[in-house]
Amino acid sequence: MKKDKFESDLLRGSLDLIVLSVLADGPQYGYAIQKSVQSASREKVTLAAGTLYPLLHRLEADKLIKSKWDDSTGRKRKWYDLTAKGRKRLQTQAFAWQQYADCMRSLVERFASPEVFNPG
Amino acid sequence: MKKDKFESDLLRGSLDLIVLSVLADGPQYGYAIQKSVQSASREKVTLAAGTLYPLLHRLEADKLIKSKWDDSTGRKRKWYDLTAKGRKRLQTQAFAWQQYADCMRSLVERFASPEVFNPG
DNA sequence: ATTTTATATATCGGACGGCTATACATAGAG
DNA sequence: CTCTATGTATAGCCGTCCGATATATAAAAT
Repeated sequence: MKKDKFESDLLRGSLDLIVLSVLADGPQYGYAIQKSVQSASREKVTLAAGTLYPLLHRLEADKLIKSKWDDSTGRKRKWYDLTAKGRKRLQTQAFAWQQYADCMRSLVERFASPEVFNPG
Repeated sequence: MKKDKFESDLLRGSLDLIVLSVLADGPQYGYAIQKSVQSASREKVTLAAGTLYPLLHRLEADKLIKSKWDDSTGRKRKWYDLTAKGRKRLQTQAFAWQQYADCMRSLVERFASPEVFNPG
């Protein structure tokens, strides 16, 4: 059984960048972030809750984002917002990612070809 | 201090693809693979020995590469070669990587800007 | 000659992040 | 009143990258 754990290892090291990027347009609470990432990636990236919340806690511990509970509405939601440090990190990490992607692309692009199914 | 090399978390999940790609041009032994990756990435990717050899063993266990010892010369070298399965994997994984990179790029490209040092 | 460096492969244990499973709680739809 | 979606959270598993360490030999430097 070929589980596609492939994806999760690719995600590693990029998820924090993704979360920072969706927060760049304004504060969001966890569950909304989950949905934003999902739709922004056209369902290609699905953040499990067990991934998202520890990730948010790490980002907050690093002071890249800050949180505030909102009990005013029916639902208790924890809103996250980028700090100045987080905004700067977003820039540098996005740039680093592009550098890395360019390097990778030059290494592997000549081998890329989609898996073609047998037309039968 | 700003590091020249890519973060290890960024590399994670891509290293097997990188190794498969440098083996696509013909058999190589471990140490040579290490140097090939280094030069092909313009020193941006440096595979530690403690990363490379377990990785090669995994790829071989998955039958993506096969190995053969060469004792004929002064140095004992273990040569690795792509299998048919490995060649196919290289194609699909390179393609998957591009898909992922395109997705990531669309998410983060508008935030990328190099870290500029204070001219003081 | 002897020491040092480069070559060459290997494994162990730590660190860390993503995932599954689990837990709890409430709003709204059927 | 039940089921689904919403909403946050943690424990434990697992895989991978890496530093440290081990071993061994060829080549270069002193």
